Amino acid sequence: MDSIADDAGGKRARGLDRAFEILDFLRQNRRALKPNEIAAQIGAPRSSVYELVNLLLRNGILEFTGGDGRVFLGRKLYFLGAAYENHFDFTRECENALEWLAGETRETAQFCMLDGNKYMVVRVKEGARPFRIATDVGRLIPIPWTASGRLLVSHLSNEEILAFIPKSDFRLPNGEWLEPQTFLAEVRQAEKDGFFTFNSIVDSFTHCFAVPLKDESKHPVATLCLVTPRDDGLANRDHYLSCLMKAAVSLRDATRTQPS
Amino acid sequence: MDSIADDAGGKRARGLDRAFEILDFLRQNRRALKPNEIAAQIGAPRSSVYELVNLLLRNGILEFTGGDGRVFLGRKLYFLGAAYENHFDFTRECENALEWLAGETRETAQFCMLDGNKYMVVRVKEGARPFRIATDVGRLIPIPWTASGRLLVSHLSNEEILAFIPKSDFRLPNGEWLEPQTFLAEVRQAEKDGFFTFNSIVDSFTHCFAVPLKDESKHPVATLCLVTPRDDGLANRDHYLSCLMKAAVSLRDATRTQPS
DNA sequence: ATCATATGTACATTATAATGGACATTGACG
DNA sequence: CGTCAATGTCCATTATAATGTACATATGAT
Repeated sequence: MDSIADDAGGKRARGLDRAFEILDFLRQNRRALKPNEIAAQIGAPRSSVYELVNLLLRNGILEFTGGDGRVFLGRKLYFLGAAYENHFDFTRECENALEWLAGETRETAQFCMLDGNKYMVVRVKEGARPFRIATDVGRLIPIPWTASGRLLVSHLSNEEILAFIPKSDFRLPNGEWLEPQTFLAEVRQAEKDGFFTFNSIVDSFTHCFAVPLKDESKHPVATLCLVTPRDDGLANRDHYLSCLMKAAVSLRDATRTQPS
Repeated sequence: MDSIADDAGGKRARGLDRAFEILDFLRQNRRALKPNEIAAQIGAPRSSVYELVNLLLRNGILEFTGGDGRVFLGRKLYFLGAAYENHFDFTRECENALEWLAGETRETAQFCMLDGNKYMVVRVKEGARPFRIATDVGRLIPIPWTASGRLLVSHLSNEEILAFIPKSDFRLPNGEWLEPQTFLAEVRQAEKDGFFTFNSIVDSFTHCFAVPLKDESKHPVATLCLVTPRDDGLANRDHYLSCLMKAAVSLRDATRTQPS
């Protein structure tokens, strides 16, 4: 009942929450929208959305773009994001690690994190294969659908995990139901191993590898992954895993917060 | 009386404005701060700041970091900024242009924009000189202090410019007073020429070159600049200018919004 | 010990922000 | 033409958010 937003029943929503709901909605749609569309799709009062959008426009958080009064995320957000990136300076090292991984394995390498209670690919370096496996940076995916998901919640207790992940996210895209207990067992195993690999459950031809990146308090904050064709993944399993481990170690220091 | 925030007299500030004031303040300080410090330094009621900070923490807009209850910009902002960057996909091209400029001239090349009513270096590529001229990415500088400043306000009328730029920004760092009329004349000349160059008025040893990048409605949205030692700048003036022009043309398409 | 300062929490008050309409405009479509 | 849906603006109402204040605790100086 926290993280994103809770559209409970009859209470008024707070402006700030609504505002960030709007921003997140635009991010996920990845295109400019009219205030009216936004209001309709997030189920908020039109008058409220218009008011907030105007407020955000005045602050440069949103910008008119695409014509017809459509708005999208604004320059100010880019500046703020850049400041974050600059402070927690993992980007350069991360890019290097992905580069090295993709070069070493010729597979698609990814840097992934949680966004709220969803999994998200933050950065990707495509492999050098003729048929590359594409992934969408920034798209939100249910945690149980991914190998990384097993690692990214491993600091939570079983109860916390079940409370954290929406029940419906255990329904796989093919309609099958992933038993939460199965998922929890895999989380615990992954936590013990320090990695997780499996034949992807969202398609029939990929194998996924993931290793965690932990912060100073040993909480997983991100993962490095490889997405490979199944046969390659199985054939090179040991090599790929050791590559991931090596990359993770090289990133360990970079992901840390530098105090003061 | 818009853009950033107006700490007028006795009215209550709006939460959203206050919130983004906090975010901007953190960005400019470039380090984690305690809510108490923030409140003191931006002149806001402590109780309000605590409330907002907690709200922002819950949304991932702010994060605890640095210990002692200090907070800094959060991961969510990075995601939002990345979405902006991805949508207005100028970054890759921009990086290329700066790379090329720095290589061609061996001088420091910059990509600059306005942030509210201040000038800001967004990206920089240091030149290959033994003594490089350093600049701070993200620091806010009064518009009249910079060559780019002449270009970035050129779409405004004289009256609008004077209303837009705080009076105190015409006071140069050495204490001298830059006559606004002089500045306006330079703006109009720069607009006509399509570039602006001068011996920097913030130090005694650099020469600056700037050319505008315009959007589809011919408004300048950014500049490309070179910062050079004075003698080099004067000696290579024509070459440097033509490089900048060339780079600007190559970026022209990339900075445009791609509709739908 | 005594005082001052920095820091976080709790709560009542009241200015106001979020909301639900009403209203106006436009364009598509029969 | 009339009708409907989409879009934007305006405004009164009331739930609540922003604030001031008091309180609690640590820390350090005197």
